[in-house]
Amino acid sequence: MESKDEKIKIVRGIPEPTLRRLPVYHQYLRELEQKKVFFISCTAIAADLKLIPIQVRKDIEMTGVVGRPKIGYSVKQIIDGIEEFLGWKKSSEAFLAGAGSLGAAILGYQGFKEYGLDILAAFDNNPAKAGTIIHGRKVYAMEKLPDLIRRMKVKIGIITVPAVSAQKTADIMMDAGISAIWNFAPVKISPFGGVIIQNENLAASLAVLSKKLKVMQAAENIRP
Amino acid sequence: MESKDEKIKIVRGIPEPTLRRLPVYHQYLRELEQKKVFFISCTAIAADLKLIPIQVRKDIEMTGVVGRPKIGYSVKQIIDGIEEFLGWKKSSEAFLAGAGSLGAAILGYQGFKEYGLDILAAFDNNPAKAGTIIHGRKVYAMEKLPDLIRRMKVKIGIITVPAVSAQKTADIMMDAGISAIWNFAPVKISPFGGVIIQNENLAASLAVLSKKLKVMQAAENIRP
DNA sequence: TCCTAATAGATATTTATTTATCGATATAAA
DNA sequence: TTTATATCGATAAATAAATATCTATTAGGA
Ligand SMILES: NC(=O)c1ccc[n+]([C@@H]2O[C@H](COP(=O)([O-])OP(=O)(O)OC[C@H]3O[C@@H](n4cnc5c(N)ncnc54)[C@H](O)[C@@H]3O)[C@@H](O)[C@H]2O)c1
Ligand SMILES: NC(=O)c1ccc[n+]([C@@H]2O[C@H](COP(=O)([O-])OP(=O)(O)OC[C@H]3O[C@@H](n4cnc5c(N)ncnc54)[C@H](O)[C@@H]3O)[C@@H](O)[C@H]2O)c1
Repeated sequence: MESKDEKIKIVRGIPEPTLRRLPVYHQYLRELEQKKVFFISCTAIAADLKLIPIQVRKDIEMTGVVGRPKIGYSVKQIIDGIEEFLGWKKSSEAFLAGAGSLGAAILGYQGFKEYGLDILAAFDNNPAKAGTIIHGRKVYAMEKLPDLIRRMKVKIGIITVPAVSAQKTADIMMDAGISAIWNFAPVKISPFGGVIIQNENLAASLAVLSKKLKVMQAAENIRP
Repeated sequence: MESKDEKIKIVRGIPEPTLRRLPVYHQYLRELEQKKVFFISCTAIAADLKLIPIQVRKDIEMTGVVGRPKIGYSVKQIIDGIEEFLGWKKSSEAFLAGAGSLGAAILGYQGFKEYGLDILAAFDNNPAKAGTIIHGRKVYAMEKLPDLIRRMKVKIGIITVPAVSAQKTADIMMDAGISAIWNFAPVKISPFGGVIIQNENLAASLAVLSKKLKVMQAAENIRP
């Protein structure tokens, strides 16, 4: 138990803002790599991504990648370092529940594969959807979900069902032994058995945007 | 100019984490309201949303809503307060560029209307899509975007085009006088002319989930 | 070969955010 | 009416994150 707590403490020790910036570096560095850029300084990264060099350096430090004075970092090493650090090297298999419009968009998005997320299949309680194929992935009836999670030892569940069904769907997944849930429904899922819940809340971003816009417009009204 | 800077300073003074939590309270309180609950204490909100009372109280304080000792807050007042505070009272009109699978999901999502976001139409550079209707909204050719932004004085642009076209699309919107851009492509948009950019990065959330999962699995390997 | 400048890495400081403490207030029960 | 207590609101402390400063290293030119 100590080891687990210790490990969890280590995650706590990584600033979540850093974790959220790592994919931004990753995307940017992959573009650089394609342009045959092999070394880069944190100063240059910061300039391109509109961050500050110190922050970039600290973020990279977290992944364990080291650079060389006057040279910078190896682009490939940072990319590998981020993938290793986040666990993107060995891909995790996932099931998606709720093959509606958002579910279909997620199924169709190729980008997640690069992040080690391999969505195997979708599940829906609408009989009309069961048996169909969306972006190359089969849609099964919800009844098959628990058994398939157990048999295939799938660790990640993605929830794109309506808000009212989200907790129920999560319960089914957690009962069947899933380890982590990525929830797109606008409700807070109550976890049990140490399951990791990542709530994705588009309204949160919209709130930030709305407020900034409101303040900007208020300022314009004062001085047009 | 001073007034504008001052206003922007005020936004800076509001913790962004608070802004991101407000929609969570909003959603929760609307559910309460439907259950005919008219008063609620921050202790009760915190218990239900797995937060701590002090944080809830400070967040509510930001909106200017006041409560009464021993009674709590008026549910309706907080809901109104949040909507007023975030500028959700008077809805903002938006255009969406990139009527692909993610664009379609966003067009189909009813929830945004409650947050004062009214997506009027979509735009796509694929001639096959122009003229179609997605979730009740018309899809126009991209060429029509600048003129329509100007004529209808639309203030918000939503970008769901592929990453390579995101900056170009943003430039078109900004040239036409848009005030804020909500960008779903995994690239950082460079703004000009004081345009507000809100980058939505699903990979960021996935990174947090991945790391937690990796650490958990590492812990399990030590003590199964 | 030595000097210069760019750069990473370590340490320190500042700022932002969260959490705790305490006093005031109003309700409801005694 | 009085008293106990749940609650808000203000202030203070602690924690987390961002930023600044200093030091050491090394490529590349003088
Ligand atoms: N579309 C968006 O842009 C968007 C944005 C933010 C949040 N969301 C959230 O994502 C979720 C899905 O949104 P959507 O627009 O795709 O809705 P949708 O109605 O298009 O899709 C929901 C799907 O879930 C299925 N479903 C319903 N109940 C189910 C159950 N109990 N078990 C399994 N499947 C079930 C339905 O058959 C349907 O196919 C909602 O919770 C919504 O609030 C969507
Ligand atoms: N689908 C997801 O779950 C998801 C998740 C994260 C990020 N994204 C990002 O969202 C964006 C869209 O993803 P998608 O899955 O909907 O892709 P998609 O290919 O289904 O849709 C893209 C749409 O944009 C249109 N388009 C292309 N170039 C354009 C241009 N220059 N101007 C106007 N329209 C143009 C295409 O015709 C198409 O309809 C991408 O940048 C993707 O990386 C998607």
